[in-house]
Amino acid sequence: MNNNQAFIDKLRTSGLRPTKQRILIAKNLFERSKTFHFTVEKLNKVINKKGSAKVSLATIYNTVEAFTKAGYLKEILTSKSKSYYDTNIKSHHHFYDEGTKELTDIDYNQVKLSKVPVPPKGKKIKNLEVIIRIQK
Amino acid sequence: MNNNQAFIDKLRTSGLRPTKQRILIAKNLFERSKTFHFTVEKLNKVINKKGSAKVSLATIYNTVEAFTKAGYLKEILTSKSKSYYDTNIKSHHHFYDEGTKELTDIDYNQVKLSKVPVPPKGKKIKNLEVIIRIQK
DNA sequence: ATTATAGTTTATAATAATTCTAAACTATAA
DNA sequence: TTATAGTTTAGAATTATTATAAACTATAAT
Ligand SMILES: [Mn+2]
Ligand SMILES: [Mn+2]
Ligand SMILES: [Zn+2]
Ligand SMILES: [Zn+2]
Repeated sequence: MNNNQAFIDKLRTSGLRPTKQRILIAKNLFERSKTFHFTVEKLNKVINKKGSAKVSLATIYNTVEAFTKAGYLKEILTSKSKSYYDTNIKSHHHFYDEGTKELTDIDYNQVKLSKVPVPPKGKKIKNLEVIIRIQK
Repeated sequence: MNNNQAFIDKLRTSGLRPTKQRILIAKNLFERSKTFHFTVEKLNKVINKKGSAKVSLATIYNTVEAFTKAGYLKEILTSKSKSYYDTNIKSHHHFYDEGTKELTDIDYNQVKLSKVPVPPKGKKIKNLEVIIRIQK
């Protein structure tokens, strides 16, 4: 039952030693069948639920940040007050539901940009992902 | 030199009485030749600079919020830590420079979306504006 | 014009997400 | 096995924003 090597590898390549806490965080993030869109608050609740091992909020923040820097998570800027993260690191778009505050993936080729402006001189496009705000 | 009626009207239709402080805020926002992209911190600096009349930060926050609700300002979600606002209330797109943290307008017809996904059942698209992140 | 009242301004406190700190612990290399 | 560099954690600090409440003011009624 110790199939943690993938998580350990992600931690190592993120510059982190594989500790019990970090492996648990990695499991909660990456051992999923579907994309996980989350805030740190939500991840903290998932990890520190009833009876489970406890991981401090500081460690969750630090590990999420390291995974983001290493490219294993993507940050989605959606909300004024909270950071959202995404386990889907491919370039893709999102619906953001203003009512439920939930993100949903839109496949990259579901959006076609037939005209894109040229960036100002000396600047390069780093990222072009569309967030479509929806509501009832 | 008292051509403040436009500001007074904006305040009134935002549900605010035209006070000295609010008129000064409105002047700083709307008496401009070009679009103004700003954070509350920046607006506060502009208004409360050397020797000028003082307006409290709370009043600036409240007035910006009222103008936003009334549709005279638009909020741009760009940054994790600070809210950005825009005096250009037409539907349009932006470059966001990750280095300087400045927004630049992109005219609406400089971006062509030839394919847009259908929103989930029961949901409507509220907004589709593109933010293109740029850097050196 | 005077006054009563509802609305406003302001300093300051509270809140909430995030980051920092430093002491107790632990993975790992020697 | 041990030394050391790295880690975890509770709690403190930070920072943008929002709330509070007392002193002020625009406005409508007299
Ligand atoms: Mn905030
Ligand atoms: Mn923050
Ligand atoms: Zn996604
Ligand atoms: Zn703009």
